[in-house]
Amino acid sequence: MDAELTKRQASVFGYIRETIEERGYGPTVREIAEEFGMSSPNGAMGHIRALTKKGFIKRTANRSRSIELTEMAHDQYDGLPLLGVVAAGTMHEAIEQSDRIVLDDMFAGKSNYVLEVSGDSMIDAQIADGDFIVVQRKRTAHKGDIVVARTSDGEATVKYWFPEKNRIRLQPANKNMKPIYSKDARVIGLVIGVVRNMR
Amino acid sequence: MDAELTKRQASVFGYIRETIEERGYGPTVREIAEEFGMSSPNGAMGHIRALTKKGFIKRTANRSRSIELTEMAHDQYDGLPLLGVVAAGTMHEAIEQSDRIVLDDMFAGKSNYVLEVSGDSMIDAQIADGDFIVVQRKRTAHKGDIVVARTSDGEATVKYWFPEKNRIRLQPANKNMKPIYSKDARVIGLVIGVVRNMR
DNA sequence: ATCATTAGTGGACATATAAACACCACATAC
DNA sequence: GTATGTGGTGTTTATATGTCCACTAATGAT
Repeated sequence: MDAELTKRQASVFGYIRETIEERGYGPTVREIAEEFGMSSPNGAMGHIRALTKKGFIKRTANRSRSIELTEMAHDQYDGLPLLGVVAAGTMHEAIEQSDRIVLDDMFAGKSNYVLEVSGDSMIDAQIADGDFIVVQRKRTAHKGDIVVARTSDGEATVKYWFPEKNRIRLQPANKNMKPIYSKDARVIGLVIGVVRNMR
Repeated sequence: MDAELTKRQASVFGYIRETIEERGYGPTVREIAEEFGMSSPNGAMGHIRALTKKGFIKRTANRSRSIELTEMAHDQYDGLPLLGVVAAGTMHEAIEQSDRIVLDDMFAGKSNYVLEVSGDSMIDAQIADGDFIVVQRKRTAHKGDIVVARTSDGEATVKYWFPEKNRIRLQPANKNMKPIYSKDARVIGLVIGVVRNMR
């Protein structure tokens, strides 16, 4: 399956990949042939067969532009390379070329959404002003979860969720701030991720 | 441009979008017609013309399966919805349906990569153990940048970058830790993002 | 020496697919 | 009531596209 590609096959695969990415739909057999200066579509067909056999592309017979990249092929080119763990050992031993991270997949979820954080109330939980939090819609939470909650006055806020006897304690992660106590605070969602753009 | 779609047109557009996403390549005019029980391809053609005129899709004449989603259409469906700013005002006034965030685009860059952080040395910069940092390859940095650096002994680490007279000070963001001084520390890359998965 | 693999040319053929034209029913605006 | 747009049917034509056959050539392995 995981056979290596020849140089020529790798170029053809690259062209297919780029075409799909840049144009939104893949090439025809003839387009591939033309791109590589072949005078017959059968030249390209050979490569298509090889790439299919080696598991890089999938295809439906007799159907135009039906080339798809397989998951295996996708995994090798999508997202950002995960090179290793830092601050514990040398980079050299940490480097593993194989793994890749697709951030959008990481937080995939049909009804998830993103909020921009304003203020420093969760700074000790490593959530800073300007950070984006990924929220999963949910109406319940466990003690100690970081949630987006709405208090009685309609305010929405990010805090630790601590139910107490007759009230809810919304605990900031900031020594200089005091908890908010509320009788009818409600969970809007659970914070499942944090993203910070420092550029 | 931004004309509203009729219900019928919206379903057709949805079918086109799903087909491209799930199958990797788009439908033909006939496939659209068949999907909606039309007995003639021209029924679908009408919708294709309408969607094109309204700016939802692009297409190349005489070319099979050449439907692409326009950027406008993409923006409406890609990524996670950015619902607003939290902890400053009510959610209600903050909600803006329009914006969307595509995390992978946020850190797009040909040679960027990701490292997993081990340890708490940057905790006061809101970078925690287990976080992923997005790194941009770079051999220089400004004073105070957060960088991935390699010291003389080959160790790679994340720290603040402070060049001094005859040495480099690699400053942790942790009161309990002392800076590392090194004469030949080198910048490997600049930290341009942080991602935390709390699931 | 011979065989398998890779990488083609050249041509023929079938069919998948788009496009054009004519025409209809039914809304809604004005 | 007359235009305008939606949402179709049905048919025809042209071409874009996939597939297959026969044959050539170079390369490396057995």
